[in-house]
Amino acid sequence: MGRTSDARERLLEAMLELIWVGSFGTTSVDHICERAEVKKGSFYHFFESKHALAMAAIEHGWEEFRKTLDDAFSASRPPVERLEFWIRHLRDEQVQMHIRHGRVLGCPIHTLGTEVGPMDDLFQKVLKGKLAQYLRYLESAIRDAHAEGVVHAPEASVKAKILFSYSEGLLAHARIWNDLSILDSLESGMRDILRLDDSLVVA
Amino acid sequence: MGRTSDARERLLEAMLELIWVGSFGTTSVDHICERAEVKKGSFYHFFESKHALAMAAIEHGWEEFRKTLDDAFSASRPPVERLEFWIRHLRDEQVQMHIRHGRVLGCPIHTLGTEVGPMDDLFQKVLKGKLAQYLRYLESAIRDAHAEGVVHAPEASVKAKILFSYSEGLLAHARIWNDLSILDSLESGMRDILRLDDSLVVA
DNA sequence: TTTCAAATTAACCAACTAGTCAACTAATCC
DNA sequence: GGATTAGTTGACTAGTTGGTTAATTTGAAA
Repeated sequence: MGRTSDARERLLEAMLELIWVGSFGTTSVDHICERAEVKKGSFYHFFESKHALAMAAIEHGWEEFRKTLDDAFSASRPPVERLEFWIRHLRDEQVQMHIRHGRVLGCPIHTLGTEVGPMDDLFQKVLKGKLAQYLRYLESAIRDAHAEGVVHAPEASVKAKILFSYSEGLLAHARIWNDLSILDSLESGMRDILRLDDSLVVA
Repeated sequence: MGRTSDARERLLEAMLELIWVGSFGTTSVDHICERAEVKKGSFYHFFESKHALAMAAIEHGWEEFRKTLDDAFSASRPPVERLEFWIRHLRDEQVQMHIRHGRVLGCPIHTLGTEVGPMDDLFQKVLKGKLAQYLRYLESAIRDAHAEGVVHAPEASVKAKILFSYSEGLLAHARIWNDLSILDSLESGMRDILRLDDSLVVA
């Protein structure tokens, strides 16, 4: 019944890309439509507003990212290996984005969150939800690592928050500096925070 | 010669406040003028563009912040006390802003940097400069603390970057969550990163 | 008290903003 | 091969954007 179209998907991807590279504020509906090769009327056929598209785009992007998190933090890996895989992926992703856009983009949820989260309750709620989910992956891996005695982290959630803030902060700095090499210290920073290279773990 | 005015200062303060609370993109020249009680013509008498005002406002705000950094990191304090003073000030400042604006605002340089830094070379250059200066305060205190044997940080600049990314990341999360209590862990996180509570320092 | 530069003002502009709508087109199902 | 329904189109608002201008008011210095 009726014809089919992939305009919806094109809009989602264009939106995510434009928010990620630039910002929500500077991304206009016209820009999105141009990039997605969709006329404005079609835009409003699929989404009721620019905000609604942004939310859907974040949801879409998160589902993609969640897959790699599920892979990285698979219980089939030893816990420390999970964290190493994750932190390397973080850097690799930025390298890919740098190739594609000529810029270091950082974390889109973080960027969008600091920009519009505080001013829009629905946005804030969704972004908080994603970040909270994200945090749980780290927490679980750190807890497992502690149980194995590989890492000293009696309060896994506390360590996870430190590691998470650190990684997001460094990603943001790499974006501000537009310099990939800042991310070279990502892994060693994690090792330092988790004290992975300490000769012995002290109580 | 000619009359005097404090409109310039009012514009600087209005701009900083609006950027800090919201974002550069959502802050219009009209809003700035309204808040500063200045007509648009006067705006362009003092500043050649919205960008120029934003730059001047950041410069203005940084000069204020630098004073508190100079106080916090005064050589008259023991190095660890400097860091403690700094991290407590960070939280206190957010508490003040929360009282004034009903929101957790985070670091304005960081917020502005992630939003427009990547798209505007001059912005990027200035913000990078401020962040680099900021980092030097931490680095110097950590180096002094290491020299005193209070902290194990053979590479002070590496530790400083970790601590800085962590603090900026946590501040950003507090903004996204709009929750002051997130900053309760700021000091303990710093102590963990610097290993201030370790019973002994291992080589 | 005159002078003259600095500051103020309101009206103005072209471009852009998010969003609307009625007419139109093309698949899909019967 | 029609009817139905989903998708497309371009022209259209009404409000906002950053920025301009020329006339006017002011106050500090001579």
